Amino acid sequence: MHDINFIRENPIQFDNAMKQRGENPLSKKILEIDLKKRNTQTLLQNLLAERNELSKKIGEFKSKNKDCTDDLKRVEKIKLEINTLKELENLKNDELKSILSRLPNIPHETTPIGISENDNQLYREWGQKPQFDFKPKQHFQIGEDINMMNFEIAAKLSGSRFVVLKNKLSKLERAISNFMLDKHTTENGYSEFSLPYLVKDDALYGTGQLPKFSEDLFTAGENHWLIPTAEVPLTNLVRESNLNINSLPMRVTSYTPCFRSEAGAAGKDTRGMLRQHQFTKVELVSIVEPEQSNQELERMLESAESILKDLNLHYRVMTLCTGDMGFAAQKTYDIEVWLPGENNYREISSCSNCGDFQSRRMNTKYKKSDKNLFVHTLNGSGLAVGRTLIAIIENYQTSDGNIIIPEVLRKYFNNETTLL
RNA sequence: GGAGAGAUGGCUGAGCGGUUGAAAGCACCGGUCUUGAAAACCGGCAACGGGGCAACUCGUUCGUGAGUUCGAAUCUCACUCUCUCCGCCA
Repeated sequence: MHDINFIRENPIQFDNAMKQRGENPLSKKILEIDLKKRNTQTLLQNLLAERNELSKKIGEFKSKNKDCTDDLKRVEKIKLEINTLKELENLKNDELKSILSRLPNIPHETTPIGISENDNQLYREWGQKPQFDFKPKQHFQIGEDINMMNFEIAAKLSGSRFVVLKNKLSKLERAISNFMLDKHTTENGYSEFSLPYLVKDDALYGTGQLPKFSEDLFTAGENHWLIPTAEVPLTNLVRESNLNINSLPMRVTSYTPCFRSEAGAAGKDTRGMLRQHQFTKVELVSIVEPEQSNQELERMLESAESILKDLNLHYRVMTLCTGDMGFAAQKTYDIEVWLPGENNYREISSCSNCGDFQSRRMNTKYKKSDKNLFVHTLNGSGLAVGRTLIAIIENYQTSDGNIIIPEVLRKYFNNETTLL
């Protein structure tokens, strides 16, 4: 949610920011509604003040048995006006909120300006593409060859974009998530949470998925939605609260399934388990003071990268451009892992600084030198487990159709070195 | 699923139609005392919004939303959540 004061004071800057994100300039319209709202409010409040005064007077008079029919008549008339103005004020409030809640965050000054993913910038790379003396296969070929990855059965159960894993591959997925959680909780300073996978509208509004992106979500019953990412319950842990400054920075993590309708992705990545309706992910969330959020984003990125480094998977980090960033973000780094079977880099993590965009929606503040200020929130994948599984399968495949178990995962496999 | 109780400031908790934005305690901040600290004592301490250069002033807020009333934390209705007991159950 945007700060209306910022728009009042910097309408041109605001419009430029929205333009960079592919939105129309709306500051003029917003400020018009805002002005109407405030004028209405002033009139309304004057009447309320008068009513309060008269009521007090009437109370006194009645207790003394004095006549006050004139005041009663006046107050009755005021009440009608109050009702009219209240309705108008509510209307303007709703209009304003409806516009503001659907506009994306203002990009950070270091976010490159651009239209599509083609304008994203390389931030850094790590490692090297592995060399194969055979043609590396794609993950689903390998998974199906070893009979541990089954899309047909999944389709019978649930339709397209689902997968069934079994035996060692299923165990590998579990090992990956354990490894990530262990690393983040012991070395990277995050506290682990077990969370609800069903949430209410309010939580999704808080992180920005609602009201604009309901098509991307699955519903569950009348009042619940399936979480599209643990960012939602993790970040909303601090909703509607006034945090003690001593509890900041707050770093939390959780391993959860994620559910996405992939409404806009029809026909995209249909083969394999790259883009599923359901996948698991270890999420990182930080709640910090505003001055710290930029460096916290770097720290979060490094936490995510540390997993890939330990797994010895080659990757590159991209700084997303204004046109490619998510709704709530002011700056985002994507980590793209190298997939030799696909001969391509693929997003495996996305780390974003949301500034105070989400904390305004959630009403999360902290007190600093007697002032209540909005916190900054950050979230990042650390990492997407399904895609990490894909990366391991493709990068660690052998010519005879086996998969080498990455060293850091062997402790979860009784020190075995290969999957088969 | 059945029966009952409740939701008040950062926390505990009083108030149940008219200076109650709300007693008291805790926490917190400032002061006195002390070599320093603690204790004790004194003082301060809600949020959000409108108007104003400002001092300041006005409004809203006692789970949420409607209603009754000149006036609602207090009365009515609906909803949400929490707790206790019974039943069922991983």
